[in-house]
Amino acid sequence: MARPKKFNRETVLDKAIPVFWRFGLAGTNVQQLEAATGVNKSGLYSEFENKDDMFVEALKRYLETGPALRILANIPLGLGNIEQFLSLAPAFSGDYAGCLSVNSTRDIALLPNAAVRLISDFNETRMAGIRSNVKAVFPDDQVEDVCDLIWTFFSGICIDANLKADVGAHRNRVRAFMRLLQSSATGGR
Amino acid sequence: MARPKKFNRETVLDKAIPVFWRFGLAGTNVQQLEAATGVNKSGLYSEFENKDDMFVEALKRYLETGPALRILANIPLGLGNIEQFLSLAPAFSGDYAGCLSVNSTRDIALLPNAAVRLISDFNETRMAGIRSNVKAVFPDDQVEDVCDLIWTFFSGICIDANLKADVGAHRNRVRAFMRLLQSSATGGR
DNA sequence: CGAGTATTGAACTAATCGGTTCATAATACT
DNA sequence: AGTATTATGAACCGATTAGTTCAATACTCG
Repeated sequence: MARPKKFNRETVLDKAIPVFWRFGLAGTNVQQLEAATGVNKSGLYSEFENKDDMFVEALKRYLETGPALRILANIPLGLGNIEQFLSLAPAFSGDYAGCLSVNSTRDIALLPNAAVRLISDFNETRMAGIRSNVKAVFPDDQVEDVCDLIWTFFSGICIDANLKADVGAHRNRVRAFMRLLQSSATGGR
Repeated sequence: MARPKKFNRETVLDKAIPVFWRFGLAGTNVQQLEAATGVNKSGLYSEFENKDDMFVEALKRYLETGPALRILANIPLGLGNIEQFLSLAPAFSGDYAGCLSVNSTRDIALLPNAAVRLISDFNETRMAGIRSNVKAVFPDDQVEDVCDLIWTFFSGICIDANLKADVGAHRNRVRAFMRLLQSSATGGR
């Protein structure tokens, strides 16, 4: 019949993600997206409505393909999953660090509504994942507080990674937090 | 002699701070700065070199006038200061939330060098302030880890505030963290 | 009032922004 | 080869960007 599509929507998004990740929506221009994806402006605008749409789709794909929910659903539930989540969910790969979603909450004031909704919704389901693990270890009346601490700690890790992406320090940081959490889980009864 | 200056450099910066805070450097244009400061573009460019300079000066003033270092230096040193720091250093005032400096670490990739240096340097002195309080309570071999946890937690609070600036939840969150820290300080010996 | 300075507003520049259009080239199938 | 489809590149658009210039005005003081 005809020439087949050369570029793939998903791989284009995968290459756009690091750009939005580092520079944010406002700090990214379409030239950068062309360069990163290897797809011409014409091609990009044939696949996506506009820059905002490209951002929303990239964020959606990032959340869908990321490891967070998968890790938190591992059996057995418990603090092991929390430690894995804190260790592996944030990225530390030179070009970009932390978490695109956490980074984007800083830009919330100029994000399209669809992106804000994505972030809010994913925060809820991620929190549900955290909660199911915390419930396996902590008494009911402590669950919400502990979940909140874990989430706050995760956010802090992700933001700090933008300035100082040190994998060793990260590992140590997570272990220190887990020690605190462990002692609270066992010592509180 | 002559007409005196009507606008004051410091108050102009004070009015520019919330704009950069909410929208970041890349997301802020000079029209917004004119509107927020009430000073004409001509006036702004007579007082500052360019937009980057305006941002750097605003960030500098924010760090200088902020309460963090003052709180952390209160006598007596100890966890009381840490709790005050975590409670009061992040802002929760509708228009802007969290911390301009923490927000800016997310934009680190497109910040002028002077701004990056400001952030890094202030992070060190702030950390020194935290450390002096932690040293008063924790054994030496735990000090660095605890300081790191506190800093990470602070960053998480600040970022999360962009999305959900709930003062009540904030207070509760800090108290939960402090309980964890307290029990670790007393129970560990 | 008048001298001298501070501030404004508006016009202007050159570059960049996101986005559109379209003719051309590349490819794959019958 | 011929046809249908996809991708590219470049030209182009209007809007917006940061930043400059300057004449006009506002003000305070002697």
